[in-house]
Amino acid sequence: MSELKNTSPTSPPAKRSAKASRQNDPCSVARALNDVGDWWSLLIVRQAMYGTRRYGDFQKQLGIAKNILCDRLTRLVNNEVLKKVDIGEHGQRFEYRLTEKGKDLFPVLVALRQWGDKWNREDGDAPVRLVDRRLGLPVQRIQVLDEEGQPLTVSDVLSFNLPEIVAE
Amino acid sequence: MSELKNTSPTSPPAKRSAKASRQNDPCSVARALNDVGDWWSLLIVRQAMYGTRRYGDFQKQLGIAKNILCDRLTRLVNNEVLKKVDIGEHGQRFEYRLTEKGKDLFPVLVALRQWGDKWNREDGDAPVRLVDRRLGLPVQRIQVLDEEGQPLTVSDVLSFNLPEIVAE
DNA sequence: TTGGATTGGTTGCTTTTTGCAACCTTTGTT
DNA sequence: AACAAAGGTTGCAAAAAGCAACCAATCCAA
Repeated sequence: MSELKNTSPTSPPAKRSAKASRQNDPCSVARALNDVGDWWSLLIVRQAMYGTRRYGDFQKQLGIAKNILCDRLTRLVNNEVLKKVDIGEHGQRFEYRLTEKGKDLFPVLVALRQWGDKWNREDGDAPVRLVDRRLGLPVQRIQVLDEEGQPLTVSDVLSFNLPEIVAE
Repeated sequence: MSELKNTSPTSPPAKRSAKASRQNDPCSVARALNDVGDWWSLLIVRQAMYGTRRYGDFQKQLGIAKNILCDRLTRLVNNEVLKKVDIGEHGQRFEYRLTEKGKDLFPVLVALRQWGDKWNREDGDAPVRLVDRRLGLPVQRIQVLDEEGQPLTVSDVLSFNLPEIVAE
């Protein structure tokens, strides 16, 4: 009953933009960016991880234009990062919740956050410490690990200085 | 997440471009996205990790417009993700190389790649397997770990369904 | 050493995407 | 019933992206 009735007819002329054209990019990084590769989408996901669920709250907390928010929420729902749930008592009133796919972006957000904390720290700012509930201790630094659990750098895995060994 | 409160209008009555106005965002995710939060920037970094260094190669491999490439490379250099090195013999001829800061985006790219592989796999496609050189074995799935090494989900750390319990 | 191809851009112009404000319809409240 | 709030939509102006043409320096081959 609470259908997304307005998706087709009312959405803008539905262009084939660069974003659409990457839909089938063979590289999964490109396909991931197709889902969440713009500024607002990832911030919306971040906000959803903080507990925000309502349109109006996203709008106020992010300071995003309403039409852009609409567009991004719809896109995130279409990409199954969020689901739109009708929580109305006698009609419709919506919530946008993270799906499993959306929750699974957690390591991406943590990696980005840690990178920002390390390289773009504002002078006075202490980095926000993510603390897990069970132990009450900060989470570990996120890393790429080999089979034996040793941390790996890009040079250990990719050919960033050996152009002839290209992974793709 | 202490910035829950002050993420109210993240953009004040924006006079400058959105990007400039996020420079001093208190959230490190936003600041990270300010450096690499657009489509092309992250793909350029990905390509650099594969070994690409030259303007023309980026252009051909990514199919990006030349003026946009110019702009992004300059921005990445300004943000110290890449460095521009003159490798000319009798004049100038440039290479764009990852800085330490740029190489340190490796976990972000791996997290994105694994997410894309898990959730957006094209039917026939096997995911690209990142293999470390030393062991010749695939890297582990990237995860957020607690102090004891146990994997954590977003619900273990953030308050995505308990808005009142906001992590400090 | 000359002439053509390559590299690394810049310039103008057109198309898309954003941001902003105003407006509109459906709920929820009193 | 009257009014406020939620959740959008619409129209318009400004910014960013894409595209093609052009350009100056450098390298390469004869």
